Amino acid sequence: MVLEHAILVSLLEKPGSGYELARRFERSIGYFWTATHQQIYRVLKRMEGDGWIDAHEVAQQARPDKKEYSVTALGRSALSGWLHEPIAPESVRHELAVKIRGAAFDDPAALIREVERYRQEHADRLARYLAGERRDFTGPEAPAPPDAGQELQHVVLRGGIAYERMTLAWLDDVLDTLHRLGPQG
Amino acid sequence: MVLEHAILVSLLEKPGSGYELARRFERSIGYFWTATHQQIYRVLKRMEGDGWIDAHEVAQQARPDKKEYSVTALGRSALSGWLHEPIAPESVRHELAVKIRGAAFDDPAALIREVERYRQEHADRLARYLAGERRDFTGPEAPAPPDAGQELQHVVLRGGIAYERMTLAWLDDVLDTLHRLGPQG
DNA sequence: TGCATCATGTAATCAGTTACATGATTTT
DNA sequence: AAAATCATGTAACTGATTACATGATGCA
Repeated sequence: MVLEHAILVSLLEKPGSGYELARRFERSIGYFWTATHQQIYRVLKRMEGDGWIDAHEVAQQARPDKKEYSVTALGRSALSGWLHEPIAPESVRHELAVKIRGAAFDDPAALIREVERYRQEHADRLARYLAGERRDFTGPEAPAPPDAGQELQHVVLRGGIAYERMTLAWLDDVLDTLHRLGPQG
Repeated sequence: MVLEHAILVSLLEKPGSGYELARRFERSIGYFWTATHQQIYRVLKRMEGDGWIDAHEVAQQARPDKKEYSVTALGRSALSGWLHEPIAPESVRHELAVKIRGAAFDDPAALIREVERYRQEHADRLARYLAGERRDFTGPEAPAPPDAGQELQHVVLRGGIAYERMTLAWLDDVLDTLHRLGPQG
């Protein structure tokens, strides 16, 4: 399971509670793997049972206590083993593409507004990625020279940026195509 | 569920059996939605029960009989309703990115060979997409002028091509980064 | 007083994968 | 004779989502 290993990576970068992990999955880690808090808590239980991580209670001032997890030697070697396994071929899942082909049996022009909304979501995501890149890697606050971990985080983020730029360009192509097929096309 | 609607689109493009659908999901439709035959047969049963499709037995010479499915009026309107729903935000799932960030806690150079193998898979996929594009849209055999359905199929395929090109460029960036972090980096 | 944030969970359901199973025909 | 292709399924399991649930503190 990939999620377990994504959690190991996140906890190695910095130990934290289930709640904190859930928030990291809304940003940072969430740029390339998503998970909800329900799923995270369940998997943390299993990982603790397997001895990959251990928890210790942390009392906090003016906040509920939390369980802070950190990776054990066993967890570290489980991650290492997984890293050496071949990468599973990705299964393609692109809902919008299904809708575009479906539009041939409906009104293509009706999709335009929805594609525009969808495009805006990706434009926002790109803006967030670029802001993160400036903050952590290319801005004046960024550490120079970066260490290996930072180089790797940066190349992953560059992948996200490249993906969003490609998506925006393609959505423009889609909108152009839908317009050409429109009422007077 | 997206799969049901992907099946409706495929059956509207051309009626067929579960087996034939499974093969279309290895190419064409499979460029943007994957499914195995087990899943397809299960969903076809449900769709038939819901009255979205109906089957009729087709006797074949020198082959087992098959059940050919086609979309009913009810199925068509179910597809139409789904097309007008907002597009669900995609959940990002990128296993390689998890491994790249994990490599900070292992040997980054050990990933190089695996990334190269993975890159080759994407190069092959791009070659297949481009061959399909020449065959169906840009080659001398392609219909001119294309109808709306073909325009929509083409823009989806262009999306696949753009995705693969972006991925190859990013993987080159990844390999470059891993090399720079290597033994004498 | 009510809403947002912090913090952790259970239960039910749905979607997708993997393993197993059968049997005909056609090609090597 | 064996392997590949055509054709259709069942069963078990895993992974992920959705709905529901609780309770504290801090701020407007």
